[in-house]
Amino acid sequence: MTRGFDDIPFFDEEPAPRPAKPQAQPAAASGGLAARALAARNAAAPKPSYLEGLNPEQLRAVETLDGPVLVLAGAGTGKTRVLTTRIAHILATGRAFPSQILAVTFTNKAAREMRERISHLAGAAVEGMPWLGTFHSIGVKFLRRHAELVSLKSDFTILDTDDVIRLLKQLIQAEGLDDKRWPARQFALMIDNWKNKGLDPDQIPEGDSRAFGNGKGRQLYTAYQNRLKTLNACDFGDLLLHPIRILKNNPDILADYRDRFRYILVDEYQDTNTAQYMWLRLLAQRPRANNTAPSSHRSETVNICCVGDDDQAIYGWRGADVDNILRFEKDFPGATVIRLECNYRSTAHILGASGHLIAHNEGRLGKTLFTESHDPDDEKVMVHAAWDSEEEARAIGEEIEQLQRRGAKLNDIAILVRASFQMREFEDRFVTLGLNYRVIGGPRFYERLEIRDAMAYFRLVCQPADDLAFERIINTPKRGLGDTTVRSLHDYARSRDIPMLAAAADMVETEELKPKARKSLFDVVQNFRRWSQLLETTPHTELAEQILEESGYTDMWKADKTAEAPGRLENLKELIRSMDAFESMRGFLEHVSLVMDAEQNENLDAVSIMTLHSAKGLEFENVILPGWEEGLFPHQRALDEGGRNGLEEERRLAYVGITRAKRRCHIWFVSNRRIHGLWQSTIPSRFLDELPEAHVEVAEVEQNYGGYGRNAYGQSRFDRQEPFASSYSSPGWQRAQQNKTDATRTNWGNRSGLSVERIGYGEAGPTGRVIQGELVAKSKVETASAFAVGDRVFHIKFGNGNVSAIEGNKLTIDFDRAGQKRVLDGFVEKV
DNA sequence: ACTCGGTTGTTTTTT
DNA sequence: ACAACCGAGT
Repeated sequence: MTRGFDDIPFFDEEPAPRPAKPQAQPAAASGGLAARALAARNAAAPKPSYLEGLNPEQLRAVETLDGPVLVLAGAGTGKTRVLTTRIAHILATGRAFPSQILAVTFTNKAAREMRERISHLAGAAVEGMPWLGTFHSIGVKFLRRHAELVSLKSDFTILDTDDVIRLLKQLIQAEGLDDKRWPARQFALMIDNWKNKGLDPDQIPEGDSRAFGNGKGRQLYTAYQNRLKTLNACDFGDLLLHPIRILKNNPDILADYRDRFRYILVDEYQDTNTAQYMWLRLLAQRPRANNTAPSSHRSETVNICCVGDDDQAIYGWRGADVDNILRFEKDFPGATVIRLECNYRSTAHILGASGHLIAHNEGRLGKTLFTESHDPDDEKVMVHAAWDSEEEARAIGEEIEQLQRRGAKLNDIAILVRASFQMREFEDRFVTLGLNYRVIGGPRFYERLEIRDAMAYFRLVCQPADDLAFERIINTPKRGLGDTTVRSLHDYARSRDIPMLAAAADMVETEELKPKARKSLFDVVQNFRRWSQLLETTPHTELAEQILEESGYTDMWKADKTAEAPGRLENLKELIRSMDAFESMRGFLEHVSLVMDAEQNENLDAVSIMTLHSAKGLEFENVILPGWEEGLFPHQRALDEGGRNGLEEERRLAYVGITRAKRRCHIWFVSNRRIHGLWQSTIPSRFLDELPEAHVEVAEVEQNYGGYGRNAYGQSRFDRQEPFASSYSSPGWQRAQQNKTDATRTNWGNRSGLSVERIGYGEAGPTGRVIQGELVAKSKVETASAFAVGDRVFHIKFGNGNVSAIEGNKLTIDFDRAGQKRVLDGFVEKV
């Protein structure tokens, strides 16, 4: 029964003779100009049509097939085009079979797009590109093939984060640790970080080990790995680490794959983490020409081509190591480095603004993008100020409606935010305006409760040893199989080293359980037995439906009278529908564990709202970037935890944001934002200050926004409509600028009447100094509040009100106009 | 087994 | 401010 997965074509199932001499290859179409001789092409032969329209650098990146190549592709310079054309070129010139090209991307979306574009260029040949995919999907394919070398069976289960956390929680409890003090969630992150670095339990730093679970970090990690093995399961990290282990420990297999992959291509190389890097190195590295080296691959060139942009490295926080791209030439001596600097996306102003901003980063390879289009009508990058986030949303809503009136499509407009909580305000506003919008990257279809439950049923049917699935659904719907029953099943299973479903099958034969539980469990066991048999005979969509019906799962939701129940049933139907596209239930499960996305309705004309992170790789005519305030962007936590690198990554994020725009880019910042429920006064992002005046314009402040704002506007630094450079000249701003190299984070409340400017920067770290005494956060020091209950106070946003409660420096105030709010005492004054 | 109330943590996200 | 999660109590 572990036979499955025939649907996955392994490379060695193809005839795939290895092309000994490029010229001898079957792709006869391009025979004459094949290979080696660029000169030949220059001499006479016409360019193949797929090479038309490439600029000289792009052409070089496509045609430099021998040896290591690093393509530094700035934003909008045709990176994907180069990558896909290069593959088409390799295929068309017959240098390799599709199965001999390894092409890795980070996301399924990128892989899908690449596959489409190649087939467009090169015809159906790509159907046989089995090694084009994400790091993880390629890892799975490899691992299914060689599972036994790491003590797995080839039908292993892939656990998602949720499963992992539940598993870890069990292990933490089993160690006798308090799972509140040592949250499984946190440990899952630690494991993830270790795996990103390619570390086995015995390789993790001692300090890391000590940092969790009373020094049991390593022990728990080991226990976790063992548990995965008995569950015949992998987490996402293992999909890379196991292949690395296999390649390291089995020179014959390594040699085989090194031989196999004539050409390696890597997309978004700046995002690779250490484990991915190790994996690539194993496959790409050749022993130095060396007589003792055995087989044929002795001194071959490594045809690896990595494409990336160090300025767009924004995933350091999840283990990506920019150094990988910065180090490329050292790793692969003799590498050809090609810069793509001609931008086909954005106006000169957008490039000028983003280029100047990113130039503030150190430690970059350095590119200067240029464009050939210089339309005098091009708008500069605009900077807008708003009083608070509410007004920001309102004004942006108006801006969008105006664009729409001028004929823009909503699909061409995107709002890119730093943090997802910012999205809500826009959604609220757009709902009242009746403006279509779509949120990209919200909660995913496959992460929904009902979908995961249903998937657990399917998993257990396909893989009876999947204990995590078992525990998830054994009492869902409620069957009277509570904690006690599960615990005894668990003990029974563990003591005999058998799966829990098998334990259940045993135990219903005994007298151990209470009659009620026993009967209930008996039914469950019977059901699963039956479903497993039907797996071979019944069409999988039908079976899936049957499972959800017979288990009582759909009934459970039908009986549920809460508002979301109908939606959940709808989702379940959708789940079954989507199974149709797959050959088998197993194939479907594999798809879901790796490709956790459901597509959106592309036909609807709607504004896109998403985070800056998920905007990478996309482009829009009109880009709106709200929330450019210190503390939010750059994010305080990035500064606290990442120091200078953190700041630079934030700056790259800003760069990514601006460069998404083709024609118009509007940046916003507000003076007041509610963070964790408290209104805080904010100062403009330092990134605004880093924009060049020549390409940026500060929008005139619009008067007469509703509400209380008028008076407050008197203090806005944009009020006077001064030229850009002097716009940031308020005392607070200057002080912030002055302090930012030394001061570290302060809390924002103070009693001086001045707003304290936050500030964290430099290497000082969270425990660093605070230079100016008056900036020290006073919230820790319990001084008596200068306010008393009943005081009449004035707040710059809310107007007048009475203090109704005091907690430290937080005041609860009943405002005459704005109702009850909690604010920091630094922002109100007695009247 | 379910509800209630107190506690906690609120950047970014893939696979 | 707020939601999500956990443990205790009915």
